Amino acid sequence: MTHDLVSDFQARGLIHQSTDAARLREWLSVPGRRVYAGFDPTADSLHVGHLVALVLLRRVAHAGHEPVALIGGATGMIGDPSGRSEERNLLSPDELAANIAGVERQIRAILLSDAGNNSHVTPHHVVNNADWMRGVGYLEFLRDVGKHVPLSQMLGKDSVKSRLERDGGLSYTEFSYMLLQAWDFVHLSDSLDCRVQIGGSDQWGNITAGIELGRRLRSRELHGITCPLLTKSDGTKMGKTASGAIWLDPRRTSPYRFYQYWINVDDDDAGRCLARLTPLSLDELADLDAKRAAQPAARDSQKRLAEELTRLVHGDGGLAAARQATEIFFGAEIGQLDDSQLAEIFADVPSREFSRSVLDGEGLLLIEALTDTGLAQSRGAARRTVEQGGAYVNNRRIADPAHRLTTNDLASASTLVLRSGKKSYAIARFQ
RNA sequence: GGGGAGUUUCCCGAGCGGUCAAAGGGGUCAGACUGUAAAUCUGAUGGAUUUUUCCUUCGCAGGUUCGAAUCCUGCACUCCCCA
Repeated sequence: MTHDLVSDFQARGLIHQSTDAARLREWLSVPGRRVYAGFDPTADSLHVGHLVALVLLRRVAHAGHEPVALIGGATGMIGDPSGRSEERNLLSPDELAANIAGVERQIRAILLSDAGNNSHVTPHHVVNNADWMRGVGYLEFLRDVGKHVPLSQMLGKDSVKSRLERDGGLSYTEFSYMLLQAWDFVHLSDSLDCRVQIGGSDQWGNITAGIELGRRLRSRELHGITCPLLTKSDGTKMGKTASGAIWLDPRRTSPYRFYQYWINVDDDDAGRCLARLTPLSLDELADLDAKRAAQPAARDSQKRLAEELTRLVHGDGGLAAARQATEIFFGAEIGQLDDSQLAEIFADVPSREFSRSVLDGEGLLLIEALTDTGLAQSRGAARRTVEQGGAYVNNRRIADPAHRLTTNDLASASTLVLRSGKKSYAIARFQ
C-alpha cells in the first residue's frame, strides 16, 4: 500500500510549495508517519474549499501513514488573517462550541468513509488545539513561544504585509495567530511525533512559522507542503456559486445540489478536480482525460467526479438520493412517490401551503398557483409562461392558461410539483 | 460667479403635442436546438382583465391644452465649458 506520497502529490498537481522535497521523501519513506492539516471552525460545517485538505489526509492514510486532523478550537477564537482582507468578527463561545462539534463530526465521517478504494480503516487522529492551549498562561506563552519568534520574520509574511498595506490594517490579536499555529505544529511534533503539515497555499506563512519555531525550540526538522487553491479556469474559487458556498453539511447544501455542482463543472476544470479530489489512479485519470477530449458531450469526467465526491461526503444513500432527484429534475413525470420522498427530493425548492379545500369543485387556477408559489411575478407573467409552453405540473407540460388544479393533479397524498421553464420548481402542499 | 447640456420603463438609450405602455440594444423569462455546456434562433418583457378596456409610469411640484414623456413656470439633482 505504501507508495511515494510526494511523487503522487506532484503528479496530481497538489504541490504548490514545499520544504526540501528530498528530505521530505526520506522522512515519509517509513510507514506510519503522522501528517497534519488544520481546520478552523469558522462555521458549523466545512465546505468544498476544505475538501482538498480532507482528501489530502485520506491520501496520507492511503499511503500507509497516519493523518492528523487538527480542529482549531483555540485558533478559531482568534481568526486567521491569511487570505483575508478584513479583520474577522469573533465568534461567541456557544457558536464556537457548535462549530467545533459540527466540523469534528464531518472530519471523522470523511476520514472513516469507505468510499473509493481504501476500505480498511487506518489509524487517524482528530485533535483540538484548545485542549493544549487552554491552560497556557499569557506570560508563559510569551516566554516560551513569543521569545523565539523574531518580529522581522513575522512582519515579513505576506499575510501580514498585505494587511498592513491596506486601510483596515490588522489587530494585534490576528497578528498573533501565526504564533498559535506555529506552536500547534511544535506541540504535535512533541506529542505525536507529527513532522509534516499540509495546507492551502495561503497557509505557507503559518506553516513556515511553525517549522522555524521547531528548529529554534527543539532543533527538530519539520516539513511543510501547501497545495494550490482549487480555482476554476476563470480564476474564481471553486465551490462558490451565485447563491453561496457549497457546504458539506446536507442541511446546508443538499446532496442533490452538491452532486449537481460537480456535474456542472467546466470541461477545463474537470481534469484538475478529478486529479486533486478523487482517489482515482493516474491511469484512470489519463483515461478520463482522453475520453473528455474525444467525447466531451458524454461528460464522463463530470459524472465520475460527482459520483466519487458525493459518495465520499454523503455516502451511498446520499448519492442514491442525489441521482433520484437528478432523474426527476431532468426527466420524467412525477408519480409513484410519497409525500416524504418528494419533500426530500425537493428540499431546496421553495414551497407553499394551501388549504386543501381550494382543490375542490372547480379547483385552483394554475396561473394563480404559479403566482402564489412565487414562480411567476404577476398573473400576466404566469399566463405568458403557460401560453408559451413553459409551465409544468408534476413535470407534465400544461399549455392551457385556463387549466385548473384539482385533487387529480396531486403527485402524492398532499403534494403537487410546479415547474416554470427548465429549472424553476416550487412545491405546493395542500393540507 | 458666468454660459451650456441633461434627468425616460431593470440598465443603456430613442422620443421633439395626439397614431406612446413609449423605437433599438442589453438584461431577464419562456420555447427550439444542445452535453444539465457555449453559441445560435423564435417569442415575451408595467399591473389587472382577456382581446377589450381600465389603472399606474417618462426627476419633483404646479400650469397651458379637448389632449403632454413631449410646451410653460418653479424646485431638486447630474454633467460639460469659461473665469
